[in-house]
Amino acid sequence: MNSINSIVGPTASGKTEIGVALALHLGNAEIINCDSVQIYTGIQIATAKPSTEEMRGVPHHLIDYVAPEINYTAADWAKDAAEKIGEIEKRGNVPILVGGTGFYLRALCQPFFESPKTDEKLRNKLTELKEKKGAEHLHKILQKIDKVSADKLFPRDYVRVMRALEVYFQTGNRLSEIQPKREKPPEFAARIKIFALNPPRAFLYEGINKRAEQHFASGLVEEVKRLRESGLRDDTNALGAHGYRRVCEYLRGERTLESTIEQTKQDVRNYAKRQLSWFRREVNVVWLEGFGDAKEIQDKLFELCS
RNA sequence: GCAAGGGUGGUCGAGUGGUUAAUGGCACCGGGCUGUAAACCCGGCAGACGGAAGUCUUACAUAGGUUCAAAUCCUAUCCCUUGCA
Repeated sequence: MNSINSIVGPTASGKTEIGVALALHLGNAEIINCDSVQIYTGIQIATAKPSTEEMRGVPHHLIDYVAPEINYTAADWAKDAAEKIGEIEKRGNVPILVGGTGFYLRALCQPFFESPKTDEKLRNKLTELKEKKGAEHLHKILQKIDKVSADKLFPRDYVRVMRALEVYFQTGNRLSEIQPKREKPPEFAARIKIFALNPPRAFLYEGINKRAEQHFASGLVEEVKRLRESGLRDDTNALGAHGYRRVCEYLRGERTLESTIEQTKQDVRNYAKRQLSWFRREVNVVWLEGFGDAKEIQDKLFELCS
């Protein structure tokens, strides 16, 4: 069986360009988006979704297909992506995974344990409790019901603490006991090859800053205003995305426009670094030391994929 | 020119004679991540050597001085801000 290539790397490293270039090089390839924000419809300007021109005729999947008020998850994506891989290969084409959400890719290769969907009501309740009594309080509760999980987590890491609590309250099982029971990886998992872009840090940051400026110049604030007026809530995943989150704060009167732009740049820079951290830990990654739109990097990738 | 306040590590900003290589925030660097992941969290951060305990060097505008001891007190110089001219 053919290998499935995936292009990862920090934001603004040129994944879109090199992904499309590889697809065209291979001839019969289709791209599956692996980015947790580009899946949403409605949010547009600050998401770096490829335009029709940038797609250059290459079919793209899992882009712009989830309503922004929905909180989509890694497990949802893994399921959808697995399905797409099947469909694409069935028609004799080659799937290419492109995107910077390492967690999604891992969810695809190493599926999670069986678990019910998020119970929004329960989550809201826990969130409220956290607001009122603090993250440490939730951690104390977890210590009582699942000490093993609690000991592995920092008290302030309320997202994971909440998840452990949710699992217990929804299923009656301790996370520490069911977490090791992963589902079997799908057949194609072993065929996935990861290529990671790693441009020089200073240039990457420069690009990130410039791109953020462009987003604001292209009417990001207006876009967020419209979305909020249409009823989209600030606490959705979609409006929590880079750019959107800070503009919401601005529109709520919590910061100046200048600080909104600067904070957005910083958010994205910090994010890029965390992405790199993630991919460094991933085994079997082939690193491409440069931007994805560089000819020599693309040629190197073609060589490695042939 | 006079008066007042001030110049601290990449940056903002504490410290006002002795556990001070100097609180804290941010940048920046490194790390973690099992259904929120563009989320959430942890660590490092003067330099050199060391695995570490630690050792050494250079540091609070500049140059001197007082003191057992100075970022902190004194003198001079340079620069900045504000008020009066």
